[in-house]
Amino acid sequence: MPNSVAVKRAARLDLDRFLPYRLSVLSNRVSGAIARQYSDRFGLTIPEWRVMAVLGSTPGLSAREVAERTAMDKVQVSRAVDSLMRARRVARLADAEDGRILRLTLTPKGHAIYDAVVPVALQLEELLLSALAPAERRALDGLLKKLALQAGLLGDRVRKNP
Amino acid sequence: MPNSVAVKRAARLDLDRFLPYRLSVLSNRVSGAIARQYSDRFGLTIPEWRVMAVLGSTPGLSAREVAERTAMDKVQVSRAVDSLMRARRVARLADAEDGRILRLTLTPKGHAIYDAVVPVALQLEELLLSALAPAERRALDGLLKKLALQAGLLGDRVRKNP
DNA sequence: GGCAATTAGTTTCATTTGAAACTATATTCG
DNA sequence: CGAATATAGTTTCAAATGAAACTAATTGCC
Repeated sequence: MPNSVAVKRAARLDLDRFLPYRLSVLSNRVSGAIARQYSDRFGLTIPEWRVMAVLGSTPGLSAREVAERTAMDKVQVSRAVDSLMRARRVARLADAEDGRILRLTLTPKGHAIYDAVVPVALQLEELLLSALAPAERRALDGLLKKLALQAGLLGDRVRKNP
Repeated sequence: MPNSVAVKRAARLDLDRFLPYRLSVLSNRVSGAIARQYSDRFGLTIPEWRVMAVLGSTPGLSAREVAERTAMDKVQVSRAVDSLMRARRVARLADAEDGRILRLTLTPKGHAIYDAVVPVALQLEELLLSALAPAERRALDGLLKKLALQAGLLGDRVRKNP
């Protein structure tokens, strides 16, 4: 093979088949549709709703714990809590043991909203999932679990190789 | 049933099992890891990369067509093109037939970057997919197709019921 | 031809976002 | 004890974002 500096054509990249891109478009579409519902019907942003959602099932979390469970950052949580408190949907109380910690709960008003939003959320999810048969739903669940786990590693890997 | 105003407890909502939420967290993690790579290694933002990605496989698109294919909005495309042009990675030329349209292409410099980024992108995707067996990958592909389709309807449905 | 309505793309402006700095409390360790 | 360090949460400031207004060219229609 004389004079061979092989021309390395990049492997073809088709955005429509590129998993990160597909996930992003799908997630944005779904979140967009949901955000519109929450905003139109309940005056809630997605971060606000996420905070309410975790407090609904686990009252008494601190802001940091909320951030942990929702994969939001602490600034986002702080701001969401701020606006929820101004709307009297969330209340907080200093922790008895650690003065830095503020424990968050839904107020009765917040709980009423929570109880109204949950069915809407579940209905939207069901509308999305209605495209899948039960076996497919189970398969999706398993696949997403594996991908979420792997994505965690991926994040670490990237963070550790600067 | 005397005095019965049934207390309707909302169906329980567990964020960790709520599909829209899972998609959002997964997509954000993946996009975050990728964005870091693109930014660190090539000085590209995700919108910039998306524009380059479609132009790499389909040169001569207009900004509107790029927006269509990437699910970005036209403002985002306009800004990404602007910065790519300032970096001499993308060039544009007025369409001969329609004076409003500017046809976009990668410059040689842009193409060189494209050829360097593609393997990195594919490698990241492969790292993510390495958690799945071939049959699982095919299953995922089919499930995402159905969900993407359904999410489209969902968006429409929501838009049409104000 | 020429005026109204569309379409491509950019700019403006107000809002959202995130990184880093900051405040206040808690813990560690010499 | 008390200085150094760590953690919870807030504030600040600069950059990213998106809706709406805007410019410029085109098409439809009388």
